[in-house]
Amino acid sequence: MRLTQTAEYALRAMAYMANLPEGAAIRARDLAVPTAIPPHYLSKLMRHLVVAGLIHSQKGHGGGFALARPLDQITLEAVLAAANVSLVLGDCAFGWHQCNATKPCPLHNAWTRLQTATTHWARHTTLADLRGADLSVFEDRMGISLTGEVRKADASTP
Amino acid sequence: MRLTQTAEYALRAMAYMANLPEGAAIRARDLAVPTAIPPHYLSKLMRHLVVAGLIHSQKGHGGGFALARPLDQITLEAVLAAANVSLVLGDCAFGWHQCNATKPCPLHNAWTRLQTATTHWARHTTLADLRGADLSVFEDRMGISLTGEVRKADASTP
DNA sequence: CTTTCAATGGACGCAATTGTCCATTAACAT
DNA sequence: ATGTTAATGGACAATTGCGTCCATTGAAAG
Repeated sequence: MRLTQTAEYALRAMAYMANLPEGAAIRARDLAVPTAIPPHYLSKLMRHLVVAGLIHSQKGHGGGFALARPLDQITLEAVLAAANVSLVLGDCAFGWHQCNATKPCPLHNAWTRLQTATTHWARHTTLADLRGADLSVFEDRMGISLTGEVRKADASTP
Repeated sequence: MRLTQTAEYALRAMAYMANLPEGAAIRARDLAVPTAIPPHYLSKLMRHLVVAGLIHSQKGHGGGFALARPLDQITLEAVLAAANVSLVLGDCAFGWHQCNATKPCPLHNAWTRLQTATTHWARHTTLADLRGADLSVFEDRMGISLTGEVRKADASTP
């Protein structure tokens, strides 16, 4: 189990997108600013989220990224998995091949408890749970204006 | 929050020592084998545990490491802290300066839930909870004999 | 068709973590 | 005193994670 920097970035990016208007698309660099993620690094990360099927990507003029599913159908577990982060360290903290309840390693029970808690959290928390903070909060904190840069994916651009 | 490799090593080492006979001492290299921790790396790690006051160290002939406190007075939180591992990632997953319940970042609530669960686990799990698996389990798994190498710290060597 | 825009992919540099080696120091035994 | 033992500490190498740069591809606009 390892919550890396990349994992945190992935959660930030998806949490931000969860607070965009329904079906809205956003460019990587517009997403990088309010989430304080290094732009080029974010691009790589977004690709992972795309191949995992969590978001869609659109190239060229008017392109960007948009969520591929309803908010309540994207779990944090899926997001972390897409970022190559596993909350599961392995079968056993001691690296034993067969470590079960009948013949446990010293850490088995304690490890299982933590494992259960974190897995439950990741599996039952969805992007729908990350809503509520409207984007003005971001503007307040980062000192930028986002409204002009958030565009509808299928919106007719005047 | 980051459960690193080093953190896992620290937990392994302490979990193993928790299953030694009361007050027993063990050499670093004898500890390295059954826990599958790189010997030299373990030595460094043990030093951290010493300065944190969790274990005692004895140099020279008949020396080794022994727990410095009763099992139920050594929490996993203390072990992880000694290994320079903090379960707390920061005040806010978004890196905001002021992120609280009234003006939360999108991840605030979800993040707090995970934080609470892991902290509670680390704080309320002690080495006493890691007992039960006797050392024969280690021998079975690793294919080694430990009995001859585990010695009492104050035992009179014949 | 040409231009512009934004994602994509590969290569590379940097930093932290992890892992190894060796000389030194301290304690015990003979 | 001398030798053996084991922790200590510093230096160093390897690996991994993090971050940047730039050329390419695909798509929309003119």
